[in-house]
Amino acid sequence: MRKGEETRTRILDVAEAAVLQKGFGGTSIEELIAETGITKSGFFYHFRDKNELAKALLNRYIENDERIYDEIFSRARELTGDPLQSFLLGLKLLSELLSDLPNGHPGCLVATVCYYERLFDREIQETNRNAVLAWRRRFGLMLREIMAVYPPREPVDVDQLADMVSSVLEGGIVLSKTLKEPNTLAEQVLMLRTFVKMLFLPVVEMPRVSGGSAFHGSAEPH
Amino acid sequence: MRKGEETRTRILDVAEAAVLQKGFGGTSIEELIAETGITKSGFFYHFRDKNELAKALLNRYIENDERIYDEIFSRARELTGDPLQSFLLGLKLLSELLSDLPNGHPGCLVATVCYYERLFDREIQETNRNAVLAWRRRFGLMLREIMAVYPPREPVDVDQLADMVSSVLEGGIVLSKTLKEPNTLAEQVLMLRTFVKMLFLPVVEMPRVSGGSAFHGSAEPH
DNA sequence: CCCCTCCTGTACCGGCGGTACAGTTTTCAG
DNA sequence: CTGAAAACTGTACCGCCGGTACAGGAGGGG
Repeated sequence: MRKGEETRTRILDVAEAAVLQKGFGGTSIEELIAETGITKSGFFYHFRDKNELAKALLNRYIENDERIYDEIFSRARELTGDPLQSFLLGLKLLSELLSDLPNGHPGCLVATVCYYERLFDREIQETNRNAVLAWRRRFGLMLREIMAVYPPREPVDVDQLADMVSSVLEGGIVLSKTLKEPNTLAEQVLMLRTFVKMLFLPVVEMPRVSGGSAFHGSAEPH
Repeated sequence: MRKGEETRTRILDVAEAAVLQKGFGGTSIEELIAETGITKSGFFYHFRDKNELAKALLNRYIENDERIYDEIFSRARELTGDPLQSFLLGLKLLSELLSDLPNGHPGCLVATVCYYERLFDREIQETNRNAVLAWRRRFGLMLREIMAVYPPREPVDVDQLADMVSSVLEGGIVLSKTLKEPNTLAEQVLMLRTFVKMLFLPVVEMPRVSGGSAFHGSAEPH
């Protein structure tokens, strides 16, 4: 039946917004059913308990998150064949997407769950862990492609560099939310972009005669 | 009286550990008094309500946090006069301190409060905001000193770069906790160190004849 | 000795998560 | 159109928790 799915989605929508603002412990089921316009029995028809709500919420969030990254980086990939340029472009697109959010980033459920670990069962913690590992794999894959072509200026561990992307995003969200400066997150992503650019793009020798900024679309493979 | 302060501190200790594991909403006063060995009345003698507990908790956490950064970076400052080298050394010391934590970083209360905004009054949100701004000021000050001597290889905004330190720390904590990899946080700090090093340290021309890694303790002032 | 700090004990309130279960409406397949 | 399953509503109840109120007690310092 489709009506059920629709109600379920509405509950999840309301719950997600509430949880990102007040945490799981701060979000009451009563308030969710009030805003959704459903009864308590109706709520428990869809979710056995709060833990199952959290599970559904987190899974949906992660899926959506993955979808967004897929879109952004595949779009970037279409625009340029070079792995470094497409990664840099992806970060640019990501920062634009983030700065286009009208009220800033609402918060990351992965971080919320992280700061709530003891309230949930192992399954949900494992889901969360896998989400972060998926980020590591995703960015790690792209970075390995880059490193196959561009030797990094400094020796770096690929996984650690991949984690840096996640770190800056998660940290940027915290900063942005706390400071109430929606743009901080986007700026942090661009700062990360500068880092990646500096790490892989060969040193541009100051041109002696001809001006203009040299744009290296390709460089010597190693 | 000193006995009162002692009990208060004990409550705060227990509360801090609990809040970092379960969030504010997930931490019950009853569990705090059980673990502290105090009665409910005793608890409410020290704190009017949960909000005031949160306020005391956050203030104490921030003070301690500031103290740690003061120590680390003043120690680094004593060891070298160069602003860049002392900053890089500070990050090194910080990463060592973080990797020495036996069970990994327990979590940042600033982030916890950030993901709980709506549950607290404006005062506590303002306190949180100011804590992040203090970080920005602290790291910004050091970075400005660096930039007065070392021209950055890429144009960067000082405040954004200062925020990068906070971002990586906050994000690293989330990753470390979620992955249950205590060392990830320390690695992220070192990765940030690489970024700063690369940004400010002049390009090392590959030595044609003599080997060994050239370590630039000083460079030309701009 | 008294007062102030630092609690304990008891009783109570309302909100919330959760359970149980009976009954009703909606939806869709046959 | 029908019937059964899906998608709810309504009601009653439990125990935990945050919070309030207030009386009283131990213990130390002036």
